[in-house]
Amino acid sequence: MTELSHPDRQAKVEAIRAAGRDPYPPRGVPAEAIEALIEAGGTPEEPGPRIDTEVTVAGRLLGMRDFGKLIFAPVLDRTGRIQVGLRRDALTDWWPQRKELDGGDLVAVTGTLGRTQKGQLTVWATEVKLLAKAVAPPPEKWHGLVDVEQRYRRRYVDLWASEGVREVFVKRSRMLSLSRRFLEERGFLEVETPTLHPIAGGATARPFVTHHNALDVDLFLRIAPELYLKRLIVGGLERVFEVSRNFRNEGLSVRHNPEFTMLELYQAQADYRDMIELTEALVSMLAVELTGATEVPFRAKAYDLAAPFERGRYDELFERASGVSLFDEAAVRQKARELDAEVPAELGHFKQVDRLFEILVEDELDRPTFVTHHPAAISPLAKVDPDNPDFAERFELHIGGMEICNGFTELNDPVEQEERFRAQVASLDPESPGEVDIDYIQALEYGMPPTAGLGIGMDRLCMVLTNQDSIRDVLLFPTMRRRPAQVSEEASSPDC
RNA sequence: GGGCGCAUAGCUCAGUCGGAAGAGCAACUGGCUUUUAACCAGUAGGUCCCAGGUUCGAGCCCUGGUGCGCUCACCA
Repeated sequence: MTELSHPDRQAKVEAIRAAGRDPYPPRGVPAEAIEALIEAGGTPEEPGPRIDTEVTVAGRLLGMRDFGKLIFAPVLDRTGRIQVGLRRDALTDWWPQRKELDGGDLVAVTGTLGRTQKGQLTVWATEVKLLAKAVAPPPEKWHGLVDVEQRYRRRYVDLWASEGVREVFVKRSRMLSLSRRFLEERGFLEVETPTLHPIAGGATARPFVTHHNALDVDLFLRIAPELYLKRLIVGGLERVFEVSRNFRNEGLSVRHNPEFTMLELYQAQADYRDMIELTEALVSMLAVELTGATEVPFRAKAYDLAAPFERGRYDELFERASGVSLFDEAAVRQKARELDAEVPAELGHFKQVDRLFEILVEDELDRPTFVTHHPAAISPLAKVDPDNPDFAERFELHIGGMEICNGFTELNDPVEQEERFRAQVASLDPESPGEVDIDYIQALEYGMPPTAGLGIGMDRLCMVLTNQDSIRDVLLFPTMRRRPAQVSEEASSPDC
């Protein structure tokens, strides 16, 4: 037992046991979805087919309004909420047990679907069963859980005590299943690739390091599935995708969590332009399916997610915003000094350009926009633009100042890929991989067809589609520091 | 990691100038058969985040720490 357990409620548990009943019975009760009953109840003017029939609902008792010989109480299940009416006349045998119930308890109620004098749809109970006693009291009924720390740490309370929370996560789940269906309809195969990587590749990020005892090797939690998925393209699967949990050992913010979900996909015989079109089709479909329209509210603004989205070349956006050419190293350096945004010189000129690009362009890209043709120097896995080899056949989708997607025509020349990997490893960037992924180069040596790939940050896309300001509000259990109390509690009193 | 802010009853929050720890909801007792955050009367409930310091006296002032939020840096 913990400090949350309330003595009055514990006493009720004991009283129920003393009376020979089980406060935690092993079996539930078959019940109907509340949402369906509300639908089948009709309106006060036009009663539906289930009015005056016997129904059973099961769920959490959210409170009780006790009138002495009559009690009204809302019951919540996964689909909705309905009122139950407990009358002494109809529950003669059970009536003395009513004091054993508290708000927060899990119950099953059988009765007749009807209405109150004011027309409220109500299950008039003929049978009440306690399914599980809540010894911890629920949060205040009107405000719910508003302390954000408590909401994230106790999501199991937040989901039923705070308005709209469950809806966000239902939408997130639908977003994933709609995306899967969308890709499967286009011939993509869902695959699973390793989470434990011997080399942290496919992105530029600090990895989490772990150790495998039997093999006695250090392994990295994946920062991206990219290099494995492209091996599968070499393997002839041609169209693959993975819903990939990625791990990056970096800071937390309103848009960053150390573990996050990317939908990454690769398609043979496609290039970056096909990926742009696929992105537009997927995102606008999700907007319609989840919100009912292509125009979605986000951060007190309206975002139009109808295809096509705006497009802008990286170099043009950069030069328009900064007033300098991105090839002019002296001018770029000068601009960086002005903005107090200098990066170490050893990381290279285009890292500095990209740093300025983030400040001057990305943060201002509010409306859905594809940025295209990033510098090849910062796109080591992308094919260069044949018309202009300084730039890559690459794009990113930005919405509301956030990068949502990243995609490109994949580099499939093994010699060029090896050169780019070697340049990365040689650079002094602490986030570069520590060694060249020779196995990946060898895969390319067997021949990878012309291929394009795309990665979508599903958490951020979910933020936009559910109008949540923080990534933590679209993660069921966002990463949190462990509380000292949790540590000492277990260490000092294991028998509690 | 830096800056700013928050931490008081199970929950949501007041707490004035440094002078006896408060309210609503939840709980408990009693009343009430159609409520909609039901209502009425009563009872109980506190490590004021933690540790120091200043003071006759600290929820309040000072120092350090912990947790969380926002923000900057890093990143998607």
